[in-house]
Amino acid sequence: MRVDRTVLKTLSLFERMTDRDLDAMLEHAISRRVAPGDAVFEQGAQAKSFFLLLHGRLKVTQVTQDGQQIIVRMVHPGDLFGFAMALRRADYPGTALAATESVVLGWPTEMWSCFVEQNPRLAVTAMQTIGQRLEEAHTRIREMSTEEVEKRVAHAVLRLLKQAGRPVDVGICIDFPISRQDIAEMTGTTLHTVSRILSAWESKNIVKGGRQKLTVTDAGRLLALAEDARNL
Amino acid sequence: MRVDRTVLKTLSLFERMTDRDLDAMLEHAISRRVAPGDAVFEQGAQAKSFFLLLHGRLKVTQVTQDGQQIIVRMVHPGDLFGFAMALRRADYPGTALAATESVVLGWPTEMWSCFVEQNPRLAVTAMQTIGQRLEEAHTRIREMSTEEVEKRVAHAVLRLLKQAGRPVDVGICIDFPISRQDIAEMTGTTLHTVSRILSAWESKNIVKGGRQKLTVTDAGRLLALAEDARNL
DNA sequence: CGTATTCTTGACTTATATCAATGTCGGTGG
DNA sequence: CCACCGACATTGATATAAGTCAAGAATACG
Repeated sequence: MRVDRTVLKTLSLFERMTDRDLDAMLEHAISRRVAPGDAVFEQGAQAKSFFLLLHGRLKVTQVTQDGQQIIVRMVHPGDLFGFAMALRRADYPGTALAATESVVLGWPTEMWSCFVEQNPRLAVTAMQTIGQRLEEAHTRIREMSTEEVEKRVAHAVLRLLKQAGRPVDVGICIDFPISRQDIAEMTGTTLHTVSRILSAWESKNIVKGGRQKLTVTDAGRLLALAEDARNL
Repeated sequence: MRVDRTVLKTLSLFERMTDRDLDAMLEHAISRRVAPGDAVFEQGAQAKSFFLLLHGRLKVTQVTQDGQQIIVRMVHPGDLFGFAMALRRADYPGTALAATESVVLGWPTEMWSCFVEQNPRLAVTAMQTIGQRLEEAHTRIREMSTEEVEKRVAHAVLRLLKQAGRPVDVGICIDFPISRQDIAEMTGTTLHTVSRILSAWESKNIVKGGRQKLTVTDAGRLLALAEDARNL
């Protein structure tokens, strides 16, 4: 397709694949641009494809029966997402929304098992990916079980910083639009509480807030907040 | 080894393997009995083996720096566990403790990738297993984010019932010793709160408590508690 | 039997949600 | 270009679920 295989080559997921195999994969891929706020797929929809994020940021959300929303995870460039079929299920468990202008590569669901079975290396890598994701989920469960909100928010922001931090003059900024509500949905709290926490941090010169924007000016202090039992 | 391949044959994880492959696997397996309270492996220890639970029940726990413990999951007969290597890590992320007298089958870590690469079918199945586990983790995150404690406990008990329910005269009983503390660590709360909730349920004739024991007498009501917004 | 867990229950505290009001930003269209 | 609108954010007051502290009772075990 229009996507060059050299792009994929740089992703750890594909680094061990041969050019021939990569080309074979690209043969069946469809690339698609997604505008901010648009969904790549919706929760409950039939899983017709699985995807790779080439550019941009997505948030994967789930809504409960009573309408509450949580953010399951953020998808960053190079991440595979929407492989519901690996879970032996026919529909997507969540909705993938573009946070910024994004470009995704999609393959028909049927191709998954065929790729995996033909290329055991890929299987191993893919499993490690899911394994990592599982570990992240456990970390989050552990945090939600044992830590109070401020620490959880600190951890979440640090994670965002690592995955999407862009250095700016005053510090490191999160490289996509993110609201207080988003952070609340990532940490299992309310936008009010997040707002209060960020305000407090701002007055301590740890972060600098903004509309759908967050810049960390003192990552060290933030780390201390996240690690230490009681804040300073 | 002393373990018959017909036993493994009944497990979904191996149902598609040929007798020859199964025998090859058993060739390298070591079976081990684990007394209640003993660990199969400890958090942080070098991951020398991965395991299969043949008989009994295990709880996988993690402790935080400040000593708080959570139960990551329960391991039931037929479950694969302790495959840290799939996460590309050298140590076990948690401790696996026997809740009852258990029998596990262990293989050296090095064999994992070799099995998987020689048997892509197994790879697919294993990945579905991890995928399922990931989904469970997300369910738990969603519950912890949006539901109040009573509902979470209800869900946890229902899950235990499904995985380890044994019919008895008065209802269905959880088939291994489980304390209020355990339930608290599974739901991110305290043993006090769990105790109060179970007491309340007992007075409503939904469950019947006991020391390290729990019998559900009215699964329907419990389900209602878990599903409905506000309790009856 | 006595000792050690595990469990229950009450009184009190607190973190965090909820409710409510107001402020601020940034884009759109008149 | 400015004014207005809607989305996002802040902040105070209040409510409450659940944690903490504390004491005792029940059960298992050696």
